[in-house]
Amino acid sequence: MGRLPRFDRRTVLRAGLDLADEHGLDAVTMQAVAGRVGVTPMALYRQVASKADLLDGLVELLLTEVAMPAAGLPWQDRLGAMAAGLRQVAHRHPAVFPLLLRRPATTRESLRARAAAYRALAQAGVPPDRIASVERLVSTAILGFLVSEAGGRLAHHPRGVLDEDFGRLQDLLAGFIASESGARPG
Amino acid sequence: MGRLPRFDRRTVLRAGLDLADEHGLDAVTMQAVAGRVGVTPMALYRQVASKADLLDGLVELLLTEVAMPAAGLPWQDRLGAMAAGLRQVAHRHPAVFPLLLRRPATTRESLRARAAAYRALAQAGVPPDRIASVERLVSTAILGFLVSEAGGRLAHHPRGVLDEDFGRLQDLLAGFIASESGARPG
DNA sequence: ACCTGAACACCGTTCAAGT
DNA sequence: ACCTGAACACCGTTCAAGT
Repeated sequence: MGRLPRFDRRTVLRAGLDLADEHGLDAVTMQAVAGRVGVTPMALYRQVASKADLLDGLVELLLTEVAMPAAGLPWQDRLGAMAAGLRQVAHRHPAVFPLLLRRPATTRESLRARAAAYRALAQAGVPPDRIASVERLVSTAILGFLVSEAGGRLAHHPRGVLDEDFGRLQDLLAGFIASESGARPG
Repeated sequence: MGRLPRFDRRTVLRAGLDLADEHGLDAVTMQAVAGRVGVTPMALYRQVASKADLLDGLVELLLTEVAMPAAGLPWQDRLGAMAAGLRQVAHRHPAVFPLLLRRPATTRESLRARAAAYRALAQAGVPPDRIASVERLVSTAILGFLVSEAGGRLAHHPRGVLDEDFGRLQDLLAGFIASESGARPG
């Protein structure tokens, strides 16, 4: 007869994310995650296909935490809110955040975030055939900064300096988006 | 009596880099590196303090490969050459390149590259008290793009698309540097 | 001084067995 | 159907021993 499972995939991912937050990515082992869940390591394989699948799941979990901006706001505020939300997630989960750069941006949650960015860029007046390129450049620059900050490359700088840097980066990108909007050569 | 060592740190790092290039970062194990060098794993510990030290050494090795631009060139060409050189290294060593974002930019080779960027920015007319901030923003955006490209987030796009994106990013950053040069508010 | 052999405490993953 | 126990082939690292 079928028994009810005692835990689901979400429970496994939450346990892994908690471990990463508290003790770093190296602490996310199948044995340690299983210990948190309260089962043997082998039981995890019913919920995750492999360790790599578990790590992919952590990235998805991070993306679900990025707050989506209210639909009625002007596009500047929407993009600003997404950037701020992404930065909060980076600060909350610095060990896992760098993995965002290592996975193709084609997962469910990636697509959701990207679709929201596309809508904001369209509203900003970026021509349809330029939206994808502009989004790649903007998201790449933002992620590059946040991963540098979370991953340690900029960790020796005081917080105020990083706040100001991030503000300047956002200003630069806002100017770029404006320059891609409206009339263009050709 | 003292014997002559049969291999040095550089030999260990080269073996590790070759393994990473051919089979990915996960293939860089102490046993595999030792196998390439032709010794037992334990012999490596005379040249590297730990596995983490070995990985740090790989990052340093990558940075030594970045071609330094000729000193006489205009600043635009110098920064362009550094960006192109960095991208070539990223293409040659995609498995190791993402580690660049995870180490504080304070190692010997990091400082050498940064000093060259500082000189170019000074020549561009960026005020001394703005040079460090401008360099952080520019290097962060470039590294973010290159790690995305090397690490797989953008790997599903054709090469031509990525070439064009990279060109646009460079143009944007050149404009940013120009805007930070010469007269500024205050 | 330099390298090895044996060993330790892990790690991800499999498979057959239990309920 | 779901979980466990035992096992396998690894992994980084130590320590004492060999030359």
